[in-house]
Amino acid sequence: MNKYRTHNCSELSEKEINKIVHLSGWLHRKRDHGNLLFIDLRDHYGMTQCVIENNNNFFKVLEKTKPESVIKVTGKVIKRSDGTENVDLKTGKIEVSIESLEILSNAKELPMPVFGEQDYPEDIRLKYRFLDLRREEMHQNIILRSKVISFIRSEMLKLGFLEYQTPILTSSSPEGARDFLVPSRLNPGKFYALPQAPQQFKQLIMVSGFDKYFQIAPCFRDEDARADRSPGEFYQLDLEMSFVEQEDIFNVIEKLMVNLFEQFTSKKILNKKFPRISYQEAMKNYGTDKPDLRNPLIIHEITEIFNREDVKFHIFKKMVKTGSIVRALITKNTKDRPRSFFDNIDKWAKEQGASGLAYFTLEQDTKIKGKGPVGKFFSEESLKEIMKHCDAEIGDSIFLACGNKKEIEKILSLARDKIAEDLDIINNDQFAFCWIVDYPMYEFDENSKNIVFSHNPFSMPQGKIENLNFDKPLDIKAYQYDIVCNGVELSSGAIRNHIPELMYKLFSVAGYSNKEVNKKFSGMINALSYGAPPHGGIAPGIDRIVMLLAGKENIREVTLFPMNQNAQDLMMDAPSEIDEKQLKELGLKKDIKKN
RNA sequence: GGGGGUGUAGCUCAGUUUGGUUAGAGCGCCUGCCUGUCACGCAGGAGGUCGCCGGUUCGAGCCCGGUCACUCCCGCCA
Repeated sequence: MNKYRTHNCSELSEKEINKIVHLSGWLHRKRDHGNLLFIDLRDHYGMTQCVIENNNNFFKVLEKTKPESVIKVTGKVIKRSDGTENVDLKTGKIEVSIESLEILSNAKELPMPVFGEQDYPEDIRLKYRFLDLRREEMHQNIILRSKVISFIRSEMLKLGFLEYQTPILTSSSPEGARDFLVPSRLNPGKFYALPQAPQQFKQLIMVSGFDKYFQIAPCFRDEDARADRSPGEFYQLDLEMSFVEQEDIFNVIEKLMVNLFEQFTSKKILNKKFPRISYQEAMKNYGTDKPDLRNPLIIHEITEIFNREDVKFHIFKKMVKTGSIVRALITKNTKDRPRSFFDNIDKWAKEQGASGLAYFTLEQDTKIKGKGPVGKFFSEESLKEIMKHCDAEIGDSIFLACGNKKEIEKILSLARDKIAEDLDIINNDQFAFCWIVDYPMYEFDENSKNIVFSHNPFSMPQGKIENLNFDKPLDIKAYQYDIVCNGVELSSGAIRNHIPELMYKLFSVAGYSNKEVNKKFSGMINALSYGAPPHGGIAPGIDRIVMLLAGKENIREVTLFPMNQNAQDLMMDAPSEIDEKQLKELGLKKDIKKN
């Protein structure tokens, strides 16, 4: 028999009454009546109430034992008398009458309590992560994560995929995020990079003839954190398939996501066949390529209105004349909202760095008019035109933004979220998935004034190769797609370019010579030159999926040991200094700028 | 790199608007009482460089300047 326990802390029931049992666990809570002491003993599985009276020699010991100490209890299972059962507890019909106990590990006074549901500062939670993880909610989040990963593995195997592992120490790639670098001792002055994703490797697996690959893959990117983005490392369900078209990937992912979300939540999946929205359409209607489709608000283009003689809104008219555009958001039936509702949104917009949001409400007495600060600038005819164009009715309000396309998209996409939140019109019991498709192959980079790859340089451009117009590279679309759920970008994927000549051509548009391509992507180019299957894939972010399933807004809530926003592990004290000897071995010298 | 928010007891927070005696509450901790609690109860107690540095002032938790930490966002994230 195991020396620590005969049962775990959630197993005992009326079946075991009168049995002598051993339980081990954490002292969750004490209720000391002076001559009678109740404790809740907790382990991974649950909680059991144990009771001890003052005639027992161990009474004084237990009274002195601090919460979160680990103890072993030996005693008899007894039925709780009528009226003293706890229906909220699985083991609430019984309790263990303590006969003896052993302190297995004493706890000091706690920096943060495990008991209760209070919020604690993140730095304390991270430093004492082992305490934080004992708390019910965090514990359940991590269990959920584990189950999700197991489920994904088994579903992928069922779908005919095999899991392959790829190197962690690899080479730095010029495109994409900043790399984490690892110095090579045997090759002084040279560095490995941790993979930002196993992108090239998974393609090489296809070229090696394995057909369907997946991996729960760690990815490393040295970029700044966000609530939904850990600094440093995260996990992707990385997958790749040979002899496929875009729709084949979509079918696999839709099946997987629907099964997964149905398995782990009771919330409704809005469309089991995920809507396909082109990048262009998404930017026009939502101002972003990761729209939250639970949000009914749509952005409308109304620049033309400001060329009318009977519109006197001179600030906007002037801007429109010099090339600015005007787009609008309509909120349904908001005429009775207080002035503060509108002013708050305008104020909020200014805080976001916009010049604010002009607004008015459509009203009608003898004729249609605009009510609100800028309403008077619009004639009845122009208002009718706006209503027709934006699908607006009397009682609706209109928020207007004017500026260049990029600014407008940004502020209205944020405003869309903000206004919907204020109006409380987002249904939190839904998951709204969609595909964003037809991404442009290239974009114009304002900083460098160059044409750069907008997503993945290995993507296959759309259309027949001989028809591609490389003189207008910004018009070339790629078989490149994102999957978005509730406004969270879950992943990007693409059908890959498996034709070396085309790849040289595409890279040359982005300013890479053939020589450079050969040097920087030698593995890939070489592999594609010896018979490569058409292939494609995608890589949904595991952390974000679990975050959605757990209903959390922060990725650290579903990660065992995350780093803080400064990419520090407060528990392990990483990153840390290393000694001179290690530096010397690697041929490195520190040259840190003093603050 | 930039912007916002926060920082007061071990923890959660009030006090800052309008500067003024010894900075409060709840939880936790310590002591005592308590045999049916499950957020046990009751009584008492300890615990504070008000993030840090500087300034204004007769006087600063409160006002000003700087700085640090955490966090959210922008940039960045093919």
